[in-house]
Amino acid sequence: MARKLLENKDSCSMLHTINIIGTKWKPLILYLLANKSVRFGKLLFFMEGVSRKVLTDQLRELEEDGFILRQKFGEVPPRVEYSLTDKGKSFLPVLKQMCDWTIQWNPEVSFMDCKIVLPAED
Amino acid sequence: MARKLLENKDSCSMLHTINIIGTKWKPLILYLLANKSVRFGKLLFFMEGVSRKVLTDQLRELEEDGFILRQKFGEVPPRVEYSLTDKGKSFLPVLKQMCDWTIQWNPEVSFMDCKIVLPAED
DNA sequence: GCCATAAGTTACTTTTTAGTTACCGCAATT
DNA sequence: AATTGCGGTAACTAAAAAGTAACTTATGGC
Repeated sequence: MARKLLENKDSCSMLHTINIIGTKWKPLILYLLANKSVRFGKLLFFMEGVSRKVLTDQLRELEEDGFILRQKFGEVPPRVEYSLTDKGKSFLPVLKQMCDWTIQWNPEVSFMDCKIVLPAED
Repeated sequence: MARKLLENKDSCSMLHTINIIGTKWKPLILYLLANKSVRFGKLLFFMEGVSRKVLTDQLRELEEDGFILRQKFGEVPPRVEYSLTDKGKSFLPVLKQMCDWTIQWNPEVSFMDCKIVLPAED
């Protein structure tokens, strides 16, 4: 349950970033939530290969770190929707740049556009 | 030895990025190589907590993926220097943006500047 | 002849991460 | 009255990642 993080006594920004987002599933979760809120079951469906336990754990940590919002509706059967907070949204340009970079360097993924559409600035 | 990657039959750019760079140590290695070539022993020293075995594995994979160059000098005792390829260098702006984001959102790391200095464009 | 040195490799053990199965709550449907 | 659906949780097991300790290689210095 307790996360094991890299030592970071000098508060290195790179290490901090890795500790907070550098996992297998977290970037993908933020990516899937980029444009809309999504239900738990949908995330489970989209993220082929993840177990509900691991998904739950990752969502809890993202919530704890202020990236996502968990909204529970008082219905039966239960409905829970996850969405990005402002902090979560502010991370999207980073993910976008990562995807852009990947498309540039990997012809085999170039046909697929990055799903992240950044909201227009004002 | 064989890496275990996420399924990605639709060639999703996000998944691809995670598969190629989304690990504990790889971003940090690229970060440490940002401005100069570095010897194996130095990397081991800088990366507190990593074992030589894991460092070797990560370096091999980064080399395999074209991010870094391994230069072996014919000396005894041996000297091996690692440096970024063009592909590796092209990933630096992504890491830079990650660090910038982290500094923005985490006051406790704000005093420390990101070590990555991007080469001037022409 | 023996030791030190740098960058590994190998075989083995430990730790960490992830998956599995069973179960819960509760209203609506059958 | 039993069943379905969703979003979990708990206890347990399996798999993956990482750590450890010993060994290697070849030369120069003592």
